[in-house]
Amino acid sequence: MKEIPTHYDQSKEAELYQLWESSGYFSPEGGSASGGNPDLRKPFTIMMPPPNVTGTLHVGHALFLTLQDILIRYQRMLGKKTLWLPGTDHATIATAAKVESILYKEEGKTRHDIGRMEFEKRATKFAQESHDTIVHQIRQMGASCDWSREAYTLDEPRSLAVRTAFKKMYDAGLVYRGARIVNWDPKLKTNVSDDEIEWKEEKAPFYYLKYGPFTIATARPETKFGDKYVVMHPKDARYKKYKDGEQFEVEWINGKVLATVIKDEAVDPEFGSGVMTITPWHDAADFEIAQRHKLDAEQIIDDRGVLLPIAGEFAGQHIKKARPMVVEKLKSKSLLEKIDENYVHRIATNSRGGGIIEPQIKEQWFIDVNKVFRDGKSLKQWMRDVVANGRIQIIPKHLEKTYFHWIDNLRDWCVSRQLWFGHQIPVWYKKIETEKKMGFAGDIVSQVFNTKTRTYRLRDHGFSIGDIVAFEDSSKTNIFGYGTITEIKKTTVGEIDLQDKKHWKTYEKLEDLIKAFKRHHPQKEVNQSTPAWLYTYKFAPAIYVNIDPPKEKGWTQDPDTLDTWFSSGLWTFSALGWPNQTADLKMFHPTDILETGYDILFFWVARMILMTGFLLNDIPFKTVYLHGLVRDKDRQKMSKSKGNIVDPLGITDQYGVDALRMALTVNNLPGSDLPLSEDKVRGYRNFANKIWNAARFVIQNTDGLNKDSKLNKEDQVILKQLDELIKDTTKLMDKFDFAHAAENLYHYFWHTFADKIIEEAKPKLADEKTKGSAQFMLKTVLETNLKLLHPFMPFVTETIWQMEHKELLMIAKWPESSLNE
RNA sequence: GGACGGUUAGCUCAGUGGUAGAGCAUCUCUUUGACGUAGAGAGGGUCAGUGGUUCGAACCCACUACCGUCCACCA
Repeated sequence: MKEIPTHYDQSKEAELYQLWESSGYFSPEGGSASGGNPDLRKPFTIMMPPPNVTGTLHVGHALFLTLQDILIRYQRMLGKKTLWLPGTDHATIATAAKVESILYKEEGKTRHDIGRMEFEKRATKFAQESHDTIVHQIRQMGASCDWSREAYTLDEPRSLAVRTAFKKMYDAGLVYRGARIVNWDPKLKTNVSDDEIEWKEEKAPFYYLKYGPFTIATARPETKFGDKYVVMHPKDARYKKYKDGEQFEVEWINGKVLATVIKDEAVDPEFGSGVMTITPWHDAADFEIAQRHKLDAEQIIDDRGVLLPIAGEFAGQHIKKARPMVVEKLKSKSLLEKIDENYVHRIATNSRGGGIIEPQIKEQWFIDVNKVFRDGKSLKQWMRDVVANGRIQIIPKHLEKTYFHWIDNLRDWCVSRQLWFGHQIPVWYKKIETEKKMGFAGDIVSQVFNTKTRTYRLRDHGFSIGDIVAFEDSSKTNIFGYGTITEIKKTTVGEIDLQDKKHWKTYEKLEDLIKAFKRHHPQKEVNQSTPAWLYTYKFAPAIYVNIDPPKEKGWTQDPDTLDTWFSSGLWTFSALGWPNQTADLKMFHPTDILETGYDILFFWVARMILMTGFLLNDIPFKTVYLHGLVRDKDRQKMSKSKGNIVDPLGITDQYGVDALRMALTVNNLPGSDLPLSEDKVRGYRNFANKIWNAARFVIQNTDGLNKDSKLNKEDQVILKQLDELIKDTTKLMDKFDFAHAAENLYHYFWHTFADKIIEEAKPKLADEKTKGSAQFMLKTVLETNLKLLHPFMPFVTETIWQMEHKELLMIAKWPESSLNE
């Protein structure tokens, strides 16, 4: 009889992983035990959602690793050419925030103190260390992914993909630069996208202020210095006598202000007094009103949250400090009517570890989601259609509605970030001259000299400031002039005065003018016969957008980096080598299933659909399986501050990886959160041990098994039931219903196989007449169960399998039911 | 304000028309050679409420209540 310990020893798991990995079967090229040419097998692909390189693995990672490993192991056993491609994400903002916080904690410095080069160096080092930890931990979870294809969203091939994608979108007019109001985080000094905002409720004093004849209310008096528009609803009867555009003077914080009445429907007559003043530079809603009525916008707060000179005596103060002082001043000027202390409002914070958002108007890069780019469709429509028409299936189905709702409210995606870690935007700027207009000889009408300036009066050909003009004064003295227009004064119709301050030069001879002109504009062809003075030139900012930097000197790259989701949006194909048309791309794209958390449906899933739609005219995946959040046993979200983080590796050290995997699988339905308790993990540790001991019994009692034994009726019935189990399990696996598949297997193994079949087999084994049949039956049920359980609990099943087999259970053929449908 | 979920045993949740289920927890018994990380057994639920459809409803429909999540420019 074989000596087998009475308890399953999980300390050998790392060794087993080694065995699997070195077998080569993690790669699609690895072949399969069921034989045949591996290249004829159908592919099955999953892209691992790349964990952020910001530290260590948490239980949420353990969850997706488990579910995806179940999927891939199942498909591998079916004989598919499986690829599970692992990787990590540089996570622009999260990593930058982390590195900055470490820098501040350890050295009291900000990134601006050490400079961009040094910061990038440190961030890269930090990312590398995190990567190493994470990759090690992914292995510990038993993930059977193909390490030979590992990718990183910031490595060279992915960087090429990002630059290529940007260039293609730019060329298609889908990427544009514009001044818009953005969510500015003064702490990290970057803007963040709408989706990265986390709203927090805050109780704050609500101030009712006198604004001329009106009362306005605000929670932010320190932003109100420049408010010169007073807005009310056009249908509000109370303010009927005030006309749109009407102006009057009001006494305000720092003296008199000329106020203008604006009527706009955005104002809610029910709220406060039904009148408000606006601060377009620092409030998204106000910005929109200002845009509608073409109003001025003035910056009040700088990038650090400090008040600008417009704040008068408060200039230079941080807004936080300034508020009480401003309130004091308002009070002393009797402009403060009352304070509501119970006002609750929501403030925007940067969910990526930043501070309170202070909106600012900034030049940023956007992706236009409404522009038609192909087949009469916009990105928005594409994103909607591929889900609506079923090309992409979302599990659970009800999240499709959430997806549609989000798409319908989607606005242009701001993709630039003012951070120093990530993909720098592949755009270069330079001021270059462009040929602009033609003028005519003999254009000078008159010249006026005085001690400081010299004014040439020319015929107006639509000059503008910055134009370069060369001309000849052909009147009598033959003066040749050349310079940049710095000021224009309209005079009589069709004539303008060009004032010469210091940039104008005059030459006595035409040759001298040409020489000077050539020196400054070597690329222009000018000679004696060229009427040089016929041309005017203008300096214009030039933009160069391409995959690689321009070859000539003098170009400066846009300092901004791209939103991290820009690069993760390319993941399904960038990780396969795009933009190169690789064999992998052909074979494995579109991928079969994307398994990820519902919390990044918008951030990531939608962006992948967008990017793949535009760049490949295809879908990134056929199915999206969305799991929920892992919560603690009291349904609380896990967070560091609450101290309720479950460390997956601590758990697995104690109970084994298989136990944790089962605890994360059973009772875990897509789209809903999963409470995880240690009790539950312990329960499945017990199950692992149950499997171990049932196997121990079978192995110890099937010595001398005769494979040709005839099965008696009773044992045939048992194998028929087993067939039923195979059929049900396979069906559930194909529906991605792992929770029920795992639960059924658990139930069958423990309460049918162990409790009944084994118990009833004991007397049969003792009787020589039934022994052969029972042995064969027991072995069959055990081995079938090991196979069925393997995707869920790979370690214990493989360990048992290895006691009697040379081949790996990992690539054993998935059992087939002989039952007819 | 809008959208989407949920409400079933003490806890976590399955269960889409035909006599209420699982795991954990609880209680009782069992030192039997696979396993005490076990075995045998038990208790426990007017399936949120109201009304409707149906021979029949946890399940379909309407409304109500409560809980949760996401989205939204209420100063």
